[in-house]
Amino acid sequence: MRLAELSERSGVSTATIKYYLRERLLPPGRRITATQSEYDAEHLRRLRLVRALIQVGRIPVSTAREVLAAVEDDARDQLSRLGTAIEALPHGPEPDESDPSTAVGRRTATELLRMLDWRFNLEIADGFPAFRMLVAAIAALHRLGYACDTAHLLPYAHRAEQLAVVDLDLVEEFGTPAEQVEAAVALTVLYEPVLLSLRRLAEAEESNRRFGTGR
Amino acid sequence: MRLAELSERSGVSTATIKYYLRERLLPPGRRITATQSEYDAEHLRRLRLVRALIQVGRIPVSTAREVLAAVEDDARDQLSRLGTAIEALPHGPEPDESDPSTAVGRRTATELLRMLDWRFNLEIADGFPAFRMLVAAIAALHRLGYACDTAHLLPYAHRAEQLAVVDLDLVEEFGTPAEQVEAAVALTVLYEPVLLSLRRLAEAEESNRRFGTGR
DNA sequence: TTCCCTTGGAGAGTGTCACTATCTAATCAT
DNA sequence: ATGATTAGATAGTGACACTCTCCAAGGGAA
Repeated sequence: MRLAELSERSGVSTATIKYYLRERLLPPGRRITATQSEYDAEHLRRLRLVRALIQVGRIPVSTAREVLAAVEDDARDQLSRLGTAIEALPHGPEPDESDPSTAVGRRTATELLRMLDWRFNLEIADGFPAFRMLVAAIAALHRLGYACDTAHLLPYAHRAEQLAVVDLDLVEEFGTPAEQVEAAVALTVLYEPVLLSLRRLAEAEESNRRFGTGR
Repeated sequence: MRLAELSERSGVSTATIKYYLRERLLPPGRRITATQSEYDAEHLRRLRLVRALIQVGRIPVSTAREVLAAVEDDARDQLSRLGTAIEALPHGPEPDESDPSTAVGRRTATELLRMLDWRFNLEIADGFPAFRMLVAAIAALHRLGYACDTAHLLPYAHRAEQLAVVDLDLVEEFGTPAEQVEAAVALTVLYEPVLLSLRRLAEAEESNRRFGTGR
């Protein structure tokens, strides 16, 4: 399959495919002549993954490159590759350390992890982008005067725990470690919009139940 | 309080505050003279809300304006204002109707809503941005070959339902309808990063439990 | 009163991002 | 032979969220 067909089958313009090749989101095709390359089903698959991560998962191009590089880093084990890939995911602005609310956020987040009995080394939890994202979000809520302590967070954390079990069960259905790592990344990223949209729909439903006029 | 103090207390540069004033994210101050205005605690509060929505909630400036306008539209009732505000939230790319996976996504999403017995008029569910976001996400998973049917989605939907109950309980603690609407929007947006970060941390924890080497 | 600082307001400029367009020379399909 | 296609490189585009510069008017201290 050549460029035009890859474009045809993926629904991505040739200009964009060339851009992804330049950005090393797609490996180059197999060179046939000085001016043509052959692409295979694996390229098509990869292209669809890249598109899904960027368009549905809203991951920046440069981040997608890092994530995919981590997934394919054969020099490391499954857990390390997955960890690096997830840590490369976007996680919003860093907490503003000059703001006292950030200290509150960090204290609350740390306390939450302790209550959940998660194994993170609490001294190095700050090394996890997802942890800093949590700290920044709690800090923002605190700054606005919305109570956001462990009592409010625990229901969220418990649901997150349950979903993680479901997700990992799904991942384990894949045969090879390579497939498992890719599936874990894809499912982590692509279920995020699923989760957010379901929460918004559920809130609409629940609002309607409580405040609606029956229609 | 004048511009410099508002900037000082919020940690937002005067240039950016002026930009928000131009973009009507902040109401103008009370005019003192031809060249000076007075800002009050309500401006500070609003500025912090705007910052949180934009920086933590990752909402575009133009969207934040729409959301806040809807929240403050006194001509309409609570449910309608909240609905309009939530519908204005960013929801990713529209589903690609030329792709057969989108039809699968729409069918799956519709079936899911039916199973959950949510009250959405199924003919007009497509009018909800959150529904189209769900359709696009399921379609992307389907295109990549990841099974994503109602059996996989139900655990997510049930957790979303439970979280919506928690969220609405929190909202109902606020006294006035105006406060309730603002709280509902703020909590909807600002708990999204909380939920996503907790899910990623829970996945890291669960991965470590299953695949970790003990450390 | 003089001098400098701040302000509101408006417009232009900046840096990032994800493409998108243009161009060239080589090569392929007919 | 000739028109289309390709790899590769460079430049351009439009959206976005600021950020800078300028101006005239006003205020505060010496």
